Formats: sequence, C-alpha cells, structure tokens
Amino acid sequence: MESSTNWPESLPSNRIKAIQELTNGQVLTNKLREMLGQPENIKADIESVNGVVAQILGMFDNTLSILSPSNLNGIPHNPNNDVITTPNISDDQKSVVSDESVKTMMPVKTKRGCYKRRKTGSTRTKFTYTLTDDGYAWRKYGQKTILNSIHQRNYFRCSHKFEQGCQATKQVQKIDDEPSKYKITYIGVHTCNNLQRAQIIDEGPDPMDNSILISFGKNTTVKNNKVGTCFQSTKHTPMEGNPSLSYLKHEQVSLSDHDAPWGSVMGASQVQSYPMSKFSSGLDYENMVSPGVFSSTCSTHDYDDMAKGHDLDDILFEMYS
DNA sequence: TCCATTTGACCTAA
DNA sequence: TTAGGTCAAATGGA
Repeated sequence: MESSTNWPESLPSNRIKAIQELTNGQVLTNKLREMLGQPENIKADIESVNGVVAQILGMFDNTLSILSPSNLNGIPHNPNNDVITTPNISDDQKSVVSDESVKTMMPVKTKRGCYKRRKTGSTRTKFTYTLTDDGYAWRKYGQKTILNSIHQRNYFRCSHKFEQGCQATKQVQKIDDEPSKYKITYIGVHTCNNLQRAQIIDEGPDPMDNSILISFGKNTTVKNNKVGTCFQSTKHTPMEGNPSLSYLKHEQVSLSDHDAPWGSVMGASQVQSYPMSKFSSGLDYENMVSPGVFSSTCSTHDYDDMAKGHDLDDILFEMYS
C-alpha cells in the first residue's frame, strides 16, 4: 500500500480515510489492469479477478460511506468490505481467501435460523413511488409484519448469494402514510458477477448526485449519461421476487413507449409494461412487492395513479445511513 | 423436476 | 422480553 501516512493535521480524519480508501482502490485497479494484460491467465484464475473487482467495489462503497454526510466519524461501515467475497467459490475456499473476515461477516450457520444479525452495515434508503428494476436479480426470502406499521416488510437477497457469495440484500416496505410510496433499503454491496450494468446502476453514480432521475413514458428522458448506458441491459432473471408475474416471463422488452414509469432508483434499467389488471385479481398486494426487473406490485389503479400523479417521473429521495 | 415464493420457526440485537 | 432478520420446509407454477 502506497498510501502516505503523513497527512496534514488540518485534514479531517474522514478525508484521510477516504483518501486511503481511494489509494487502495488505485492499487487494486492497477492490479486488475495487470491481470487484464494477461488474458491467458484470466481464464485460469477468474476467481482472483473477481476478487479484485469485489475489493475495488468495496473500496468505493467504503469511500462513499466515509464521505456521506451521515458519517461524521469517517468510519467505513460497509460490512462487505470486512469480507472480500470472491465470487464463484465455495465457502470453504472463501475461508482460505479471507478466513477471519468471513467469520465476521458470514452468518454462522450451525442450524436453522442461526445467524449473525447484520449490524448497521452500508445501507442506502430510498423512497420511491415506483418499484424499480435496480439491475440486480433479487430473490425474496422473507416477509415480516413490522410493529406499528400497517404494511409488511419484504426481504430480498441477491440471487447470486450462494453461487457467488454476494451479500447484498434489500428490504421493501410500503409507507404507511403514503401507500403508493415505498421505502427501499439496500444493505451491503453487490459482489456478484452480475456487474455489466448493475454495478453502474447501483454503485456508479455519485451518491450526492440526486439528479439521476429517469422519466419514462411518451417523452422518455434520461438525465445522466451514466444511466443511459444501463439500458443496454443484459437479460437477467426476470421473475426474481415475484412469482405472481411468472406469466410474464416471455415479455422481456426494452424501453418503449408503453414502458412502465419506473425510473430507476439508482439509475435505470429496462422496465416493462404489463397487463396490470392481472395484478389486482385477488393477489395480495403486500406479497407482490417485488424487486428485480419486475419491481412493481401495483394494482392497475395504483399504477395509473402513479403515472398521472407524478407525471411518469420516478420520484425518489435518497438517504445514506 | 426444477426453481422461486410463502410462511412459520428460529435466533440475535436492543 | 420483544421486534426484526433469516432460515428452510412446504407449496405451487412452468
């Protein structure tokens, strides 16, 4: 590590930490470049490459955490940086890569339900009127009634959790006061290989840049070019998180005039318009809260209201915690 | 048969 | 003690 230790005293500690993180990232990026310069080795050691990528992404997350307004101590709190999760390797192999950190991060699975509850890791909370495709494949793993809350909270994990050790999760809950509004909490950072656009979407934009607002509909406008790149999306598991939408499996489409007004929370990805009337036919509204490509659970009514009430713009607020 | 969701049970942090 | 987060068996759809 080539980071300097002789920081000017006037520099806030969080800036120093941020610089250190970025310096680490620089080193890792150089390392990655070296790897990429030897294509013959990449095939043989793709796991190492993935590992480096994961570290770099974690570094970014840490830096963002440090520099976020809510972090006055300059303490990186990204749990995924505690562990360098190497995609495509088994747990056993993982323990070789970073045994200690894995212990601190991975749930201790000795028996059912035995795990280490996440402490305040790297989380991002968004409020949005539309449940959007954030570019990742999510899988629902739980649903809970929350105290003093009318609506249940839905829990999603990255679909690549087991195959690639991705620890990212998210929680989706309707706001009591505004039923058409959702609170989406992203916990942790993706370390999976599903990075083609997902990382750009989820990690790319400057967290301070709230201008990432995509408007779909007739006059589709995309602010922020970075987001625009996301639309050359990969076709990923469309049904993640929403069995109710399974019948739509073959309708993967790209942006079009009738695309749903789901601007992306962190950027955008392809979204679809579907016969929403099917959604309202006796299906449990709460149960339909879904992430991933089909990120909406709105009934036809809600959907229309959203479109009219918000001029097809995704309205979101973002907080870092 | 496979895969994703549902849901009750289990465990931990507060 | 309790609320929240996760697990995993059961269930259902393709």
